Amino acid sequence: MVNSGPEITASPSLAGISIAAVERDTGLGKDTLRVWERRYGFPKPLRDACGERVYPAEQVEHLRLVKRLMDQGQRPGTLLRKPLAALSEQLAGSPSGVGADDTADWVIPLLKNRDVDHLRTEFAQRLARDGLERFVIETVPALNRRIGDGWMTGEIEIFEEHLYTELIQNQLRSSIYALASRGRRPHVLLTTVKDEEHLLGLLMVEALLTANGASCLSLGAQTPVADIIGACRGTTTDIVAISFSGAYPWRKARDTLLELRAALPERTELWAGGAALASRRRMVPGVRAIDDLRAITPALADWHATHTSGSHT
Amino acid sequence: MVNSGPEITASPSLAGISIAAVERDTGLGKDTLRVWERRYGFPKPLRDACGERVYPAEQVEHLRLVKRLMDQGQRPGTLLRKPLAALSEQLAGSPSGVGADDTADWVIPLLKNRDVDHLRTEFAQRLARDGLERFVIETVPALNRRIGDGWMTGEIEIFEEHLYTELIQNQLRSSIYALASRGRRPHVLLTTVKDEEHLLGLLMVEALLTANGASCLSLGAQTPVADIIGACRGTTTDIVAISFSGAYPWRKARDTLLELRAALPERTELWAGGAALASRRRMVPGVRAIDDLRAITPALADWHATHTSGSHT
DNA sequence: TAGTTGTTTTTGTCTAGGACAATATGACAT
DNA sequence: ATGTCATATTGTCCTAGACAAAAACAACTA
Repeated sequence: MVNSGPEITASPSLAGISIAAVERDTGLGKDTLRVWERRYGFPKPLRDACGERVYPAEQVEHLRLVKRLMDQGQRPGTLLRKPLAALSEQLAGSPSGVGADDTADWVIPLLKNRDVDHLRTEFAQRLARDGLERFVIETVPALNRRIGDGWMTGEIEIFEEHLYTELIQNQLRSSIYALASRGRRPHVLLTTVKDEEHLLGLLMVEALLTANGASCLSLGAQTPVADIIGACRGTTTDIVAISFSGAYPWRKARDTLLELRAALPERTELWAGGAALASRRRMVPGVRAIDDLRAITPALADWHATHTSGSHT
Repeated sequence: MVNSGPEITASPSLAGISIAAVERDTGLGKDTLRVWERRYGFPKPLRDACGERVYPAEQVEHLRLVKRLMDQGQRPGTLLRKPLAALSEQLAGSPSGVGADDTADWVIPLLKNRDVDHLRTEFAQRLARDGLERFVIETVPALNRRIGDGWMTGEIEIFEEHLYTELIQNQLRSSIYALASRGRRPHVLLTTVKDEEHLLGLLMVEALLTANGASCLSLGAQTPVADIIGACRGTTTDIVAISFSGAYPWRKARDTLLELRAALPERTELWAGGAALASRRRMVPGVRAIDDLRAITPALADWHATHTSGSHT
């Protein structure tokens, strides 16, 4: 058991943190961490008196960098054999890093100062000025990128990222609630297959849909296919929208979509979005690909066009 | 690897599910499941062609029951040696089961029918009728109990519980947002140390506080102590409120509180709540125990009393 | 050229039993 | 009633081997 949260106790944190804490902080599984050590020689944690791994902060940082590059599609075997310096360079030249996206820089000092009230005001004002649609499509993604980069470079701490997520989610939720028009069509069921960190993305989609007059039900993340089908049965769901994270294997995504398409009634549309599908040229028949937030509004317009004439004739 | 999500694919789910899926569904760690099998002979999963564990649905149900009773303070060693029938009896006689709490029965059929609109309306109406305070203190806990029991007995599915949580959280969030009065004192920082499933509880507390004129900042779950301290530095936080889940060891909770008390400025109050502290007779000096939702309003009143006179003299 | 299929390499997760520290329990002293 | 100690329970960590799923690459169609 050792110490399920060494960051709780003050003293041992100087030396390093336990494998469980690394799992929580980096998102890399315990088994994975051990097998990397065996295969690639990194990470190479110290050991405490009882032989248990103790990861110095430096290695945890390195792991974070690796994770970040893996999320961009790089492979562990390649990354773990390179020295730290080479990795930092790679990140600098990476798609997320290129944008001279100074537009979102203002958020950093506010976060560092824990200026919650100011942040809330700033979000609300920008939303009011630009409108929900532009806010979701431009501002929020820019902020997300800026925060992600800041976290990587150590500019901001994990906690500050949490704080940002919390505040921006609240802003979106309240906007959605204010706009929600119960009962209006289409009824959209929103969900994700792969877990975590995409809740914000889902919320962004929900905001766009709601702003365009749809009424949404978000099931959150991790909904099994059987439950999605179950949720539609006996209800008037018009569209099922699923988001696949970038890391989600294409083949599985395709199978999931095929299964869903077969199980859902024909009149229920199926929309698929997320990074996993962005590069795909051909989509599963009967499924609409939403490869960009901008694609949502036209897709909804199409639905309306089809269904106002369709239900009339 | 077998099948990281056997519930996704249709066919193999007939036989059973993988250890990873059981971990996700029951919350019991993989290591724990294996060591129980070794020590107590239960669970005793089948094996697939490659020797990997395959848990039949029946055993997963049994495990859920065990988990439920453990959450009530029972010990694994005792529970795992008893037959299934004995466990079901125990649950029937347990505190959660006793209440002839028919008041919340209405929620079940609505959930079974996926009658989302009706559920939303019902929540909103009851909230308007009883007021936020009574809604949070009476209605929501009754609903939670009813849902928990329904889940245990198989009356409702996991997905329906998710749906309930989603809807009730949305209701609370929008109420909080409507009431939020930025800048009013006291400023309360809300968080949890142990993860998941207590977000709803935290939201309930936030609702009560906001209803009584406090302005809250919820950091969500899993905030490390260092971050809590960091979050207070440089801000005008008047109260830090932490919730400890029932399973959280008392000793650790005490240490955490001691550490926080020492690190926070004296003028910042420290409130601790949650099942882990409910039975404790003595609290850490300088920490206020909130052992019931009802205790929140008087505690806030006390703060106001202290601080209006205190800041004057 | 674009898409499907088959082959090889990479990679994450599983398995086994042993170990041990953190917790709960119960007896005792204050 | 509350604190301290011994004892029992229990979750997590350890090692090292194995193998299926996924990615990358190659070959084959339309």
